[in-house]
Amino acid sequence: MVRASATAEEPLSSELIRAAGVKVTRGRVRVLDALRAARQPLSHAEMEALPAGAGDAAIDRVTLYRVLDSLVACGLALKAVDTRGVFRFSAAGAQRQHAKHVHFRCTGCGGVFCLKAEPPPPPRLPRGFRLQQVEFDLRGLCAGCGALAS
Amino acid sequence: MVRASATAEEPLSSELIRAAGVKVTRGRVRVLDALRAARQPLSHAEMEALPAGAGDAAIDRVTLYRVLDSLVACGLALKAVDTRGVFRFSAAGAQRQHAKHVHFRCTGCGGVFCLKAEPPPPPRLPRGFRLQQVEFDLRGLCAGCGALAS
DNA sequence: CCACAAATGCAACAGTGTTGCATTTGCAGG
DNA sequence: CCTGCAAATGCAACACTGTTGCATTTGTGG
Repeated sequence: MVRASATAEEPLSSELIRAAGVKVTRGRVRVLDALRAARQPLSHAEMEALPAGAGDAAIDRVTLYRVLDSLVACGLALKAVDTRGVFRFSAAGAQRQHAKHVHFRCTGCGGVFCLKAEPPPPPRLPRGFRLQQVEFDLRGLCAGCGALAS
Repeated sequence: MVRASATAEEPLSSELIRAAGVKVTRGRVRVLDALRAARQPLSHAEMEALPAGAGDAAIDRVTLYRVLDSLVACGLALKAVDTRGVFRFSAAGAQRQHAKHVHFRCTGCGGVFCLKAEPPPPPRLPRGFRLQQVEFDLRGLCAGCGALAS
């Protein structure tokens, strides 16, 4: 069954795209669906490989880059760099749940743990600087890796 | 005038390299000198372009990668990823002076700016976790890139 | 001074991201 | 329902970043 619309908590990707003021295309809907379904930010390579079960052909590599750029430009997706230097994208709503706490990155296993603490308020910026994102990351060994190393 | 040795506060790069237990080569000395002289982490491309005034020929691209890897492997340099996804290297001692303040990473030009503010104290960690490093990064547009974008 | 392991230089390659251009498509307006 | 146009797509080619293999050179301990 295909719903023609959706609840306020879970709007259809196509509606989000339309509301953002850009054209609703199959590519954009598919990509935004994938980003919203993913529990972690996705790389371009990971998304290129998604057959998505839909009968559609795979998305062109360049088109995927441009779709992602457009989603970022209209605020529906976020772009970040992982530790290997590869861009990763996430749905804009997804990080809201991660914005309010601190992350601990284990240098041993590479795992990311969410801590309860809130990130502290940012300091004053020099004139002309525009803040977009605050990242408070702790690095170290998690309980498991610490036990192994000792 | 060329000093044959140096003070304890400012050891020669060649001595640091020798002390690290790896061969002292012209490439390593030049690169470590550049890293120690730089006020910001340098990208591979930036270092490749350094004529350094010395009469030496430019360093081979691959050799530069390997020199950097070796400096990182023996603890004399640090490797990080900037917001554009390119690796940046810094002398290992340099980050000690960076540990006590906050960084602003420009998502436009990839530049890193040091702010005056101190990083806030880390929150309590779960049992067994060991803290090694605290990173408080702000992301956004620097004054230059902000002016271009507007 | 010599030998050997480490480091270098060169060529070729892989992955990631971008640009130009012709064609297709979403969407608004008749 | 058509039609036009700007936006989006697909394709080819390119640029940049980083890596691997291999022959040659060089630093260093003996």
